[in-house]
Amino acid sequence: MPATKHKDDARMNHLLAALPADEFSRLKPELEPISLALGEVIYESGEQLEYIFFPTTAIISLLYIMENGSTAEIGMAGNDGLVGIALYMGGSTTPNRAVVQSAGNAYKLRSKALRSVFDLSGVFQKILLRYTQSLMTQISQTAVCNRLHSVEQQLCRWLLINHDLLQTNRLIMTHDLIANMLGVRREGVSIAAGHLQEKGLIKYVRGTITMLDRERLETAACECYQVVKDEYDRLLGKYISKSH
Amino acid sequence: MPATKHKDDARMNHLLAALPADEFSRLKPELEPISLALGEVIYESGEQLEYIFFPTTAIISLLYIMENGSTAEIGMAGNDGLVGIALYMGGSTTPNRAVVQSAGNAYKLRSKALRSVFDLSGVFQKILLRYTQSLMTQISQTAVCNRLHSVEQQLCRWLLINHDLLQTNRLIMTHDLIANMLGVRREGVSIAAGHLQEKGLIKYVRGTITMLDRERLETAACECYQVVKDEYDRLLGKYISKSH
DNA sequence: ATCGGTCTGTGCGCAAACACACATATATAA
DNA sequence: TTATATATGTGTGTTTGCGCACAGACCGAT
Repeated sequence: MPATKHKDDARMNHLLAALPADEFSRLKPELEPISLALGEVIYESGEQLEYIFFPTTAIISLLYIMENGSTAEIGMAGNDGLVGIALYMGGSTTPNRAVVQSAGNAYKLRSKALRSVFDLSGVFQKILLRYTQSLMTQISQTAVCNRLHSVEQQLCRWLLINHDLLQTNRLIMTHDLIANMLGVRREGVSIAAGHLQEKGLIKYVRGTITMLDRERLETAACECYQVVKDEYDRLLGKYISKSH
Repeated sequence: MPATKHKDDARMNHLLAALPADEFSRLKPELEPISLALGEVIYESGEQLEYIFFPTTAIISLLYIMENGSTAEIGMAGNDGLVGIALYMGGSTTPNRAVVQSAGNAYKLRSKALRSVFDLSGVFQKILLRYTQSLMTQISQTAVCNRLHSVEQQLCRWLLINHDLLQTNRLIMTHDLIANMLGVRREGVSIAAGHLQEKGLIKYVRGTITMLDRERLETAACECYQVVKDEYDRLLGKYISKSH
């Protein structure tokens, strides 16, 4: 995995090219050229980032890796973008792996250099950005979940999220509405809900669902639920009272 | 659709509760209580946002609506979060609908009040945030696409994205690697790729794929490709040279 | 009490994608 | 050149989810 230098123009990256001359010239001495080999891991899930990357010719893939090893791409960045959002959003890491999908070049910028530019004055801004990052995790996990998990698992996850947001076990919601949320057929929800009811995890009648056994709902759900929840706590836990 | 007032404590929203007393008291006079009815549309896809919402008891669902009318949820926000990220990320809108999934209360904050707090000094920060929003669209669309579209459609989309990022028609990539990206089986990719080759859209041999007919690839892809591309242009086009 | 609308259960056939198995073809290195 | 690893083609059987159709159950309004 050679990480050699190169001589691309940093302005081959569209985002860097968009900077006014003065901002770019301030940044330029901090930009280090780097060559990226196919398959090289830019960062690992949960790993502290040291650099943000601006590809010039390389393409980098953002992947989620399931506990069982299967993978799914949630995003891709080339010279149209950058890799390492977590550095300025405040989270420092994400639960994803970034891997070089097409060998090529990039420029990297040390986090310290970035933070001096991205100096947020108030707690409010910090929280907004951290929440945004946590929402990105939620969306990413929805993407992965849609690809790899059954309707029943997704229904469990969806019920758990609702249980977290509502104070009550009782949820006013028809199968049909849930189907619209999950992007599946109403019948599919009815069947999955029927299973969960048989097993005693929930019960429901005509537009009302009652969660009976939260613990077993969690085991019946896929890992996605917990990933999102943990990431929310990691990003915002220090700001939010311990109570939750 | 009544939008009446209420008397919830704004601090029932965890993000508002996280603010230090001085920041919160500055914000407080700007926070307007509002009651949200089930099914109420907070904002429509592409609609300019006027307010950011902090739910206290309501739950709001972020949906993508396909051209054919089918829907899929990409995220959910309750008292753990907020709705209207695009306002401070710089995009003003998103290609999603936000709809009340569980009736309840929220506080809304006018965009003007928010912008005065979220004052970014340089172009660099603006671009970083706008890019982040465009990446969110990409991830969202991946979620939707995973739910609703065939492997073949997704393969087309994936090839088109690569074609945009690479300068060339020639892509060094095995079916197996693509399968890992799309989160499907290798055989599934082989079959889809076989179809596209039969139709003359691509051709491939052992680790190299050549795109032959970009136009027809676009029609064979789902709408997701274009949605993401348009949103990128909308968010960053004004910064990036017209050339692309 | 009755009617009409809504919600849920169920059955059927079908298509997409899966898992597994194995054949064939092609590049790379010994 | 040959051996080996890798890439792709193909077959079988299974599962999941879809589309459609309709039945029964329940609710609210007249």
